[in-house]
Amino acid sequence: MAERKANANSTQVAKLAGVSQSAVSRAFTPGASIAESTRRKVLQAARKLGYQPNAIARSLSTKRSKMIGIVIANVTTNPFYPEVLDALSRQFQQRGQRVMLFVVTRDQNLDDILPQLLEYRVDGILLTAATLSSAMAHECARMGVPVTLFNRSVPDAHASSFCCDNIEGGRMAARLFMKSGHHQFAFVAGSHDTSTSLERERGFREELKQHGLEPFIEMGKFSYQGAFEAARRLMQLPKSPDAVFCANDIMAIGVLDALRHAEQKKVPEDVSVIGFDDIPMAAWPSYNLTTIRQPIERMIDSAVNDLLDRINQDTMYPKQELVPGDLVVRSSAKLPSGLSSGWVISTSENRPENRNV
Amino acid sequence: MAERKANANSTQVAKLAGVSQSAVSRAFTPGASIAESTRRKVLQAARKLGYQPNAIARSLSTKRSKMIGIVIANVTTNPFYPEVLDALSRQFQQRGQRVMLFVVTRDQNLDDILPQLLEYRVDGILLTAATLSSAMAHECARMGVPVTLFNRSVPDAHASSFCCDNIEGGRMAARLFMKSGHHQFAFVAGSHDTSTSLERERGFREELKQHGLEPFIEMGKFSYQGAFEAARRLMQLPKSPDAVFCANDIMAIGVLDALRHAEQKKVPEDVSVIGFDDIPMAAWPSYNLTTIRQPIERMIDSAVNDLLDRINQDTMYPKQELVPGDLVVRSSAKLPSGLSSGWVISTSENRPENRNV
DNA sequence: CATAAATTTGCATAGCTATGCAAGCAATCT
DNA sequence: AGATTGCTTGCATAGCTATGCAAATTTATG
Repeated sequence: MAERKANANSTQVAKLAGVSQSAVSRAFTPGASIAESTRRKVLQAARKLGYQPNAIARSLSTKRSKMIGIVIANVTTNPFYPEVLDALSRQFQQRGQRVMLFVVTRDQNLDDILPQLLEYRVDGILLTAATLSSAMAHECARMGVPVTLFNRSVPDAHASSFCCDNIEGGRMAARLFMKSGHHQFAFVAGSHDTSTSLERERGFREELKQHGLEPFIEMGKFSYQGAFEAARRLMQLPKSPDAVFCANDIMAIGVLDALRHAEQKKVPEDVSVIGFDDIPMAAWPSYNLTTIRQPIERMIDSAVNDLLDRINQDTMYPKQELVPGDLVVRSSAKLPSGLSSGWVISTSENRPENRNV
Repeated sequence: MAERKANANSTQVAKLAGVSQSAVSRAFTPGASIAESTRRKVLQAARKLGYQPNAIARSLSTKRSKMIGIVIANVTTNPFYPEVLDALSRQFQQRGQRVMLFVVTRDQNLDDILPQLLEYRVDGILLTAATLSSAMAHECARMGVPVTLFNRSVPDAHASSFCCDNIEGGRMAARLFMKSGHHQFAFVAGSHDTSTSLERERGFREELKQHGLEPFIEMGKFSYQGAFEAARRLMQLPKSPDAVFCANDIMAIGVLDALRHAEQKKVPEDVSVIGFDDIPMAAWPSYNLTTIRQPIERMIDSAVNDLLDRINQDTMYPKQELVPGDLVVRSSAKLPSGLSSGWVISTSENRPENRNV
């Protein structure tokens, strides 16, 4: 093991500046009680010694690490999550919090990961595309570390959760399909234990059921490849579907590719496809995917605000928030009369899409 | 500000277990001198109190934070980087290091970011798709914090760097184009200040030059959209190119989409396209992109090993490593006789591609 | 059994900063 | 001038763990 160089510390700076160690600390603490002249002396001495406050020691002393633990899955399989990670990271960064990151696989058990975050006394934890065992939720609560789930709803009341309204999203897809005269419906699921997939399926099913219809279900494993294969299986069916709703965009794209390149189907003439998320690729001319957009920015804002608020005032209760998604109409699904590609349908208003591609 | 709950500490555990605080510390330190019987007593007491060692205090005491700072750009614009982040994060995780993450924009100045990492006394820094000012390199060296660059070469000798052999990659692309009888060549650059783009361009140019040829250059800004537009500009040229090499895959895909959907060109009949990286999408049937594969895993392994080695023995000098890329032959570029789609051409051996899509 | 050797234990302190408190100081007011 | 008020400053300590060292205990050896 190599020796770590001894960096200058506040005492040395104090000596050089001819002040006490406290003064040095105060010079680097915004809002602390210190005369401007003293601060200048300190900063000058600090510069001379290459001194930089030690955040580890500060954390120990203040009992706040200014670190947020982020746990994220699906980073390589679904472009939605890099988007989320990027936004989260920037937001926290901007609010003066550092990010300790854990990338996990979908089925990895978080019970091994969370203790590692708690060990570092992170101020809060944000889980994306991952769920929390109730033992762990309890553990975090006991340590006084607030937890927020992003894109997973949770029965447990120990954590906040921020989600798109998946059920309503599923309904919107079903309504669009029905309005434009489809007959056989299918849902390509992500997995059978993930709230996003289950809820989107549920909304889709329920809306169809009101008209006496029922979809086929195939498993797409939340991946391009899985959905590609699911689409091929669907097309084998005696009454193969002409309307396929997928639990997310990356699977919808897998389905599109399978239909066009492996099944010689035309989209949307033979089969209509709707996805969920509105990842950037959905707007590419190769795909032109009709999809339910998750308003990432708004969701992230809410989630970050909630977490930071709960860090600063532990009187607050966890919150469950449902943000409505928008139906983005492109050309992978047949249009009912009166609708045209490039429109965004939200619960409150319809408007032309304002995006450049 | 809310009060943080006082978690149990080693002294309380010690008292309950009837041992000294040192014993508690040793019970949690692998390899420390402690009797098995004492360790059991301690662990039991710890469990009873819900005690977990405080990594912040440990870091302060040992002067090792067990944290690696990772700085990464282009996470949302290029699927290659989520891939890299995923691999890096897992590797460090597995080697007992936590990751402190900073997501930056390509042109963001790192001189504001690195101090934040140094403040937390990270054990090492890994920069991806980002470059290091020499002032900062110096600063890190002074603090004794090793820095490794991934996918950026660097003139400065203060940092290690791990790169694909971009120049040779550019050459391979040029050779393939020439062998299959193309006449007008173009390069779609990422930016004019990034080693990856510059080196790939240079290899491509040099190889062409040996045959008295010279490529058009267009700027694709390292993005799908930028490359889409670059392709349209290329097709306006009086002698529009029939062979387009792009500084990365995401731009190659932008070019493909522009050619097919905006320019009515057939690929590869009218125009051949080659990319760089071999992101998963490159293998999708919609694209079938011929590309230079960066051997991510091998590069990551080397980079991680180098960084951890330099953390543990500060006698070691930084290392610059160049890993050869492989030409993955698919169908976005015309094939010379004797080559068929699905082959991987490397400097040492040629073999059929072993990937399922 | 006595002695040497090896292991285990506790003591005391280092590592670095933040902060409550009391003392010092200067400015303001009467 | 004397009293009051409001800033600044330094002192002393807390926050939690790791570890060198010497003492104590156990184990091995002759």
